[in-house]
Amino acid sequence: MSSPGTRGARAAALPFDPIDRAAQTWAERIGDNTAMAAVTNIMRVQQILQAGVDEALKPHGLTFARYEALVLLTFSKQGSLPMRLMGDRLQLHPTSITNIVDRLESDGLAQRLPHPTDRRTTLVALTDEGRSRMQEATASVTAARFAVVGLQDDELDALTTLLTKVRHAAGDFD
Amino acid sequence: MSSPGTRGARAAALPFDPIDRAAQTWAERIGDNTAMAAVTNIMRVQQILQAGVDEALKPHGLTFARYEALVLLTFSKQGSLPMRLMGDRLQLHPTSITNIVDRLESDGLAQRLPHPTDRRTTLVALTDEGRSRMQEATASVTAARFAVVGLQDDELDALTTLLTKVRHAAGDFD
DNA sequence: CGGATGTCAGAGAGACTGATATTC
DNA sequence: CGAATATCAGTCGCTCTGACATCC
Repeated sequence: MSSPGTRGARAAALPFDPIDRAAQTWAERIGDNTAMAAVTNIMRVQQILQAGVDEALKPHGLTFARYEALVLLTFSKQGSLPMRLMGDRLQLHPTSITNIVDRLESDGLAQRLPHPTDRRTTLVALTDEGRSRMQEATASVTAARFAVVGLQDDELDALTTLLTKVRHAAGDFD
Repeated sequence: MSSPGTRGARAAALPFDPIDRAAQTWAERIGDNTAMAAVTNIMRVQQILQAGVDEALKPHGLTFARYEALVLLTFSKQGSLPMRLMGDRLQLHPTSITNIVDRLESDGLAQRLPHPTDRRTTLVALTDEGRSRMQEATASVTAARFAVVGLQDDELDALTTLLTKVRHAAGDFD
């Protein structure tokens, strides 16, 4: 893959909707633009949300990838998770998990533990500081990311339904 | 900002929806999960789409950022655009535009031209090869990205409407 | 042995900050 | 002079591939 950092998403607002304009040009020159407009909107909205989340996370010394890992660990039943499983859930390459856990560990937010029966696998558990850091960060993130959404509850539900349908069609889950 | 490469988005499908499960846990421990579920869905769907687009673009020797720049130039009236304006439209940092145009130029897809009246600004124009490369790439991208969406036209329209509302609320345009 | 797990080394694309030359 | 435009240098966080040691 490629695609790296989060786009700025903070340039001055344009006096028109560039996506809508592109969709019109697309329809004139290429053809059907219904799917193109939806896709472009998803990409752009994700940029906006990510920029907001990144900014909310920065004061807590976390990146989005590490925050996702903290949330995942918080949600685990036993309080710890094999690294391999973390990679599955977060859709990350094993080496990326190693990298993320390295940083969480050196920041004192998580620690590696040996698996009791399978010596190949390494368990990752939150420390007390990791747990509280996650809670503080979540407070900031919810305030920032949710304020930006601008939809009513029923609209949010509709959005979730449509996007879940997309993911299911894409084979994201069974 | 942070957030780097495109997530894999190609691990094996899970037998359940991890986002839905996280939303349930979130509701139990933190509170309202309506916005959280929508936001997480957007993030994940964007990952899936980006992975598909990246893969479709790879045979054409393009990254998503460079492809976006090609499309933008194709859509410009005069066939050329000041670099600054490209940065505004693509929501990219000036140095990122310099970087992208560098690569497009060294690949023979675009060229820098002096602005006729303002010698501070540099215009970027597509070459013939840039134009044809963009068309070839677009054929691959539309086939890949749109196939994945899995929604009917009216659902796509509904999705676009909701996401446009989000962007407008976020001040993305006036 | 074959498969799974995690790690290391190296490379890559992209975005940021800060400083700078040029031009309006 | 102050503002705008583009560039350069350096840094950063993240991901990937390939190779590897260990263990089931």
